[in-house]
Amino acid sequence: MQKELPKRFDHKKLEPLIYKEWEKSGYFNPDKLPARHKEPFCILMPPPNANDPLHIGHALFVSLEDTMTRYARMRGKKALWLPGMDHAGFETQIVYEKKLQKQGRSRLEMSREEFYKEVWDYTQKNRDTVRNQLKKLGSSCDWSRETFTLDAKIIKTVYKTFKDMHGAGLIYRDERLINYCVKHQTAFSELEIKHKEQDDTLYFIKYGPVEVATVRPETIFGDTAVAVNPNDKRYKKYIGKEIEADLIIEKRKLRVVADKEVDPKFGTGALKITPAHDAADYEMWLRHKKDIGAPIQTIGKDGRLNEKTGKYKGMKILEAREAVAYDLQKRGLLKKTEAYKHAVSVCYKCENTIEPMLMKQWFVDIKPLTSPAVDAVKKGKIKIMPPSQRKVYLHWMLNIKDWNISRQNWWGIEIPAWKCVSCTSTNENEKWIITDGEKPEKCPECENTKLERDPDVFDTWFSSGQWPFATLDWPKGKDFKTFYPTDIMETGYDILFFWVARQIMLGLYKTGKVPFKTVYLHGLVRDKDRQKMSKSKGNVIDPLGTVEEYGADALRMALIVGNSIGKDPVISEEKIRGYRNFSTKLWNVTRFLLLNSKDNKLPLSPEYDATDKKILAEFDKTAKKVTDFIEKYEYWNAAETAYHYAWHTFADKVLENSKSVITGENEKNKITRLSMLIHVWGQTLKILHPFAPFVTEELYGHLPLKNKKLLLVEEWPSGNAKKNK
RNA sequence: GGGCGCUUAGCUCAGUUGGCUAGAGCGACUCGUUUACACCGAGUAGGUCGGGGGUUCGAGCCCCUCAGCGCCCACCA
Repeated sequence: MQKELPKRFDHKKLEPLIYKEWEKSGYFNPDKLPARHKEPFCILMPPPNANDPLHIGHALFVSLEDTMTRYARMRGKKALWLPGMDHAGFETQIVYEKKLQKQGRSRLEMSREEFYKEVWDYTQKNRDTVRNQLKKLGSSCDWSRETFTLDAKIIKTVYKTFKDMHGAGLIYRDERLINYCVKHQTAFSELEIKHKEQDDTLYFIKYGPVEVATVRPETIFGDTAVAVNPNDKRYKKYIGKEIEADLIIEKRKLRVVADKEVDPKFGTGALKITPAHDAADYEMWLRHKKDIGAPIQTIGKDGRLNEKTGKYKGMKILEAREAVAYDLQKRGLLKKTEAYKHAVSVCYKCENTIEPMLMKQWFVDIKPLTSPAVDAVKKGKIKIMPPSQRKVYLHWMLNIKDWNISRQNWWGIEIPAWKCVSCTSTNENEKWIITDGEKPEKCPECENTKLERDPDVFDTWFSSGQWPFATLDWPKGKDFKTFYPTDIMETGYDILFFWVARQIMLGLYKTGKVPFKTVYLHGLVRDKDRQKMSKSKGNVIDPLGTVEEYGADALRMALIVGNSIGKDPVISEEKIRGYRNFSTKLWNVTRFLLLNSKDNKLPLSPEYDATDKKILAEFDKTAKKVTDFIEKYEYWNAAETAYHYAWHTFADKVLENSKSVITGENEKNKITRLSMLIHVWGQTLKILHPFAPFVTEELYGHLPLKNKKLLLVEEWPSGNAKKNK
């Protein structure tokens, strides 16, 4: 006997109960699914950072990935959506240092161990929060497999990869000019720097017999040469000769070299070379190494001028710039200045100017990894969606640079490399011992036991790049054999290079197989005025607050419908409210059917008439359409089609037109029609379930149907749709 | 400087190999308290598909060109 439904879906009360029921069923775990679920299907959740609650972007990936997973599960797949959380190395360190600062504390007053312990506890607390939030959004992921990026098995895999790649010559240590943020005091890869237009001053300085132009007069103490264009008549006579320049603190002899990269039309056409503090100059130095002096480092990691700068020692960069310019002018060396607008590299996090710094770091020799990664995409082993991003990926791969994986942070996976103090006599002949993570007892060559661990940690993306095979227990785990390669990598296009590309390269390198077959890249969530959401603009939509007010289904529908791939999704409260109304509609349709069927014996063996058959056929057509859209990854169209059918076809037309039959005198017709309607409605709830799981599950539970299961594992009404390929 | 993309109703967007009287949601307007639902129903208005040119029997969809917008990449001091 069905109880009469209230007028509305009480999402606050019911959603948690429904989620509990799903969890109790065990079906989130592919190993516990009924026997019909055979063919494996797997999505790895992009692990949210365990340093902050979820934001709307997370809700977007949950909506998409949960939809994908639920569809696959209903379709009879052995579906695994593996959840994870990210320690998020550098990001978390910044977050936690800010917290410390608010408490009047600082990392620098703590030992590395104390700091690590505190951040560990902090991330574990956040993991609980994030896990609960993911549940509130309806995530049907297998919690028994939840993985943290610092779990022992992940670290073990990362160490092994590092050691193997080092052994294969794919990882090397070298001193190079790297991107260094003076504020965060760490190196970055190319991807963590941005370019920003900036207004600067171009200083024209008398430089012995010539004149040079620079925006950074404070670096003159590190000058080792002058470069001119080989075809520049003005300077031809100096090429190969030495000139003497007044560098304030000393007079220095500098070789003039010819390099075609020098633009004779820019500035004076003569360029001072400061290889230790300018990327272009460094490249120039590499080309003329044998002719010109070695780089002279004159700025320290603290962003202040060092002992090689005489009286300027201790000054900050900008301070020194003014002081040097002033002194140059006093000596009559500053000829003129010009306003100059150009792009400078800045830290992606704090937007401070990146200071190029000569440092020894671990690098991945990336080129050998790119050709398999390019082939996999070109040959269709990996399909990247939208197609425009495929082009971006291929283009990036062509212009890729060696990857600096060393970071001067405390929070992260420590690099398993030890330096033998006795074998290492100079900066040039460092002797490193790489292990699986354990500290080596002694140096294998000199047997000395005095070993120093590299204090650096890995770039977080080096470890997350190994996520697919690490989480699935490569090489021998059961999950690896069952679920690798995974089916879909669903994530934001903003981490195409950071994460997706690296997963492809490292996955192919380690396992010989692609880590996933399809890449689905969603956009950045915008507000209704197409603005990026940010706390300072005050236009953020808090996903959990929205779930409280309108229900998870409403939020999920709003994030999926109308948001085609390749465009930044737009969401607004009005839109969410609209889909909350949709939940109510579904609720009331069910209510109406139940009110009318409570005194009738249902279902009957159906003898459908022409009208019934037409209704059934129309549903089949809809189900087929929805299925085809999903198979083409067009979730926005699939959801809209199902939505439109439920509301504007089934409720507005089918149900309205059936009222006369239902209230009519003919008992048999009445019962036939009702059982048909209830059947079709049950099917409708099925095609809506991946998008709006909670309300559909609840309502399905109330329908008087035979052999019902949880909607979660009901069979997808495929219509005549094409089978997934 | 290089690359990618966008421009369709007031707003946000669909429109996949060229064949439609160009659609949806929200918004606007007009009616409407009928055995579910006002978080509702019935209906109406609203578009020279950014401009120009071309291919074609036929173009929102293909080609050329112009304009505007956005994103990514990038060592010219």
